[in-house]
Amino acid sequence: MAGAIADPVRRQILVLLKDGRLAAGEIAERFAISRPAVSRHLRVLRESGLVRAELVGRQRFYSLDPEPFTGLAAWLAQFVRPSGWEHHLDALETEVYRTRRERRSGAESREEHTA
Amino acid sequence: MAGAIADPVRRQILVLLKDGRLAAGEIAERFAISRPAVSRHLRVLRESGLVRAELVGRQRFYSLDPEPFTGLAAWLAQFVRPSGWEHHLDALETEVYRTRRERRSGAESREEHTA
DNA sequence: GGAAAGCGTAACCTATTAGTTACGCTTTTC
DNA sequence: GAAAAGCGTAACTAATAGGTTACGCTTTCC
Repeated sequence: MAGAIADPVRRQILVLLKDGRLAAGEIAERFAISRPAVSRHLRVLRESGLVRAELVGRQRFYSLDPEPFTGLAAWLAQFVRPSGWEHHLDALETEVYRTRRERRSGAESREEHTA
Repeated sequence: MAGAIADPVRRQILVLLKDGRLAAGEIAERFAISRPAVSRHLRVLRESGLVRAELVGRQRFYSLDPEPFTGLAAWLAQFVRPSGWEHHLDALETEVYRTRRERRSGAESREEHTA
C-alpha cells in the first residue's frame, strides 16, 4: 500500500480518479509514458486495493476504492498532531482497540520480538 | 517524502522515534540488518526532512520532525470519504486495531492483500 | 597518546522497478 | 467474418534500492 503511493505516476492516477471513473485508455493518454506502462501501474494500484476495475464491453473503467487509504491515514495520524479528522482518529483509536480486544477475549498473544 | 515511508524499515524507525529521540546505534540494534544499512535509511529519512539529527559527543541522536507528515496527510485527505461517521468507524476499526498490534509486535510484515 | 566506541561513507552485488516494444485476446463495427 | 478498437501480458533493458563488508573520521576513556 505505502509502496503503491510511492510512485508519482500512480499518485497522479489516483488524483485523476478522484473526479470519477476513467477507462484505462483515458488514463493512459494523460501521461507521456507508454500505455502498457500505465497498464502496469494500474495493476499495482489494483493489487494494493486502491483502485477497482469494472469491465464494460472492451473497456476497463477504473475507480477509486477509498477504503485502503484509511489505513495509511490512521498510521500517519500517529505523527500528525491535533487537527482535522485525523485527530478524531487518534482519539478513537484507544476506544476502538479496547472494544475489539474485549470482544475477542483471550486469543492470540503475540509477543514482542526484536528481529 | 512518499518514497521515504514506502520502506517498512523506515516506517518502523519512525514509529520508534515517536517515543523520543534515539541514538543511531540504539536504532540500529533493533533491526536484523547491518548498522550501515540502518545508517543509510536514516540518511533517507533525514534528506526527506522526516527526521533530524543532533550531534552529542560521538553520538547522533535522531528525532522526529512532524511537520512534513502534514503534507502527506493533507494529500491523503483527498481520498478519505468525508461523510458518514458510522462508515468511518466501521471501516476504521480493523485498520486501527491492526496498527495498534503492529506497534506492539514491532515487526510489521503485513500490508499486502493482493486482491 | 593509544585503544576503543560510535557513526557515516565507499565500493560492490543483487533484486526490484519502471520503462519499452511485440504480441494476443475480446468486443465492437461494418 | 474480417478489421479495428481497447487492454492486458510477456520479454527484455536500464536504473534504482537495499543489503553487505571494508574503511575512515571524531570523540571518549585509561
